[in-house]
Amino acid sequence: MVKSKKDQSPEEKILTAAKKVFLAKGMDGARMQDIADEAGINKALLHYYFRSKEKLFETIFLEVANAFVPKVIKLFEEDTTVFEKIEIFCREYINQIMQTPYVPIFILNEINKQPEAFLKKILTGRNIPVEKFLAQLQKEIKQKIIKPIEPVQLLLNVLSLCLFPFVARPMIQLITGMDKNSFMAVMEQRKKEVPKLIIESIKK
Amino acid sequence: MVKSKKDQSPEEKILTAAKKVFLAKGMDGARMQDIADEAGINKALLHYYFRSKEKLFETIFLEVANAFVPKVIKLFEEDTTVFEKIEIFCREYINQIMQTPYVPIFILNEINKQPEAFLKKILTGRNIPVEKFLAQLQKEIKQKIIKPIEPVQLLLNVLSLCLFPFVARPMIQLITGMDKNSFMAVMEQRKKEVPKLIIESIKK
DNA sequence: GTCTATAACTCGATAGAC
DNA sequence: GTCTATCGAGTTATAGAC
Repeated sequence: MVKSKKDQSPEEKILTAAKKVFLAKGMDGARMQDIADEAGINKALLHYYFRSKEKLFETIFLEVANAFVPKVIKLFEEDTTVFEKIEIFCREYINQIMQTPYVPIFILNEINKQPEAFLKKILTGRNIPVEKFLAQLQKEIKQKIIKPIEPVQLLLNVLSLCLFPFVARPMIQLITGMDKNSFMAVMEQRKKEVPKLIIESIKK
Repeated sequence: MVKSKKDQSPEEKILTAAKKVFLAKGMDGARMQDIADEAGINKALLHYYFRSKEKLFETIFLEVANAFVPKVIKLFEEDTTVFEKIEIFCREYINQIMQTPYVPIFILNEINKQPEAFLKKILTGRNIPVEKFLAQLQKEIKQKIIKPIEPVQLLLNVLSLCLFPFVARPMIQLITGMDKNSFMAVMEQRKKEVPKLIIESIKK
């Protein structure tokens, strides 16, 4: 259960509020006043706990990004077949993002504006076992379990099909006339549809 | 051939510069000074030609969005089979975006921040013949040319696979270690891979 | 620690000379 | 039309009382 506002320390209140505002408006669009209002405290207190807007943003960005990236890494780890990996990943990832649908566009957009700044911080210390996954692919191709495929194309397919709908949600909802609930129902379907589509395409 | 900087009128120079800066930094992140510098003219001149930053942004946004959306509409129009539509669309769309890879994230991000403001302007006057496309799908399903599918899922699959790689390009390049040229080579491949994957999945 | 008040600064916009 | 100079609103950040 999430702590009620009263029970939170000022620092927690600020972090919660900052996350909400930054996710909605991005670094450039967010105002310290908005965050203070959202947290129900004074603007000066933001600077007392976090020295500057930039520091506060960095804290939030790293927190959000660190919750967003690891699942991708799981795709490379774990000791299961490629098919199982794909199934598990799609289901869990779509599930996770349904809880926080604004996260992908936020991250991708900020990375886009700061191609260098934060990127390294996110991935530093994370050892993505790409080699291991590539080896597994090669092995299963040799065993004729899966068709010969470009690993990059497979990675792009999985990420695209899981993430893009959330990135484009406002546009999709407008084009199709769906409301939020209909959209989420479609994404619920996709937990099964996406792995099915991908596995079909690589199964021998 | 693109006009050299010298041959452009001040207005053209401003538009070119504004497009570059807005695409890179978004509405909130862009500075009128940046645009003036990029155009090699004075800040005051921006206001002489375009009354305000907002007007200038609107001009650029509509220009960019109007080049971005129509191809989606072609997916619904034209008098070809569903398979042909998918093939043509993927090839042409990926091709177009390779020329302007920053456009998708720019548009999606601005729409995300202004869910109402511009959306209507883009789509007003455009009659998206959804009904016609749905009818065609139904017909080809009945004729047993394609499997029964949810139209929304098909639309999401096509758009996701074509657009997402560009939206996530900085992240993808970092994870995989590709440079811009390698990335574009992968996208060149995708012009064939994506329609193949989608058509395989719906063919009876 | 938390607040009010205000300093310091950024940036869009305008006035006015040429 | 194009420039320099400057204004004024809006924001981040700090000083200082409690």
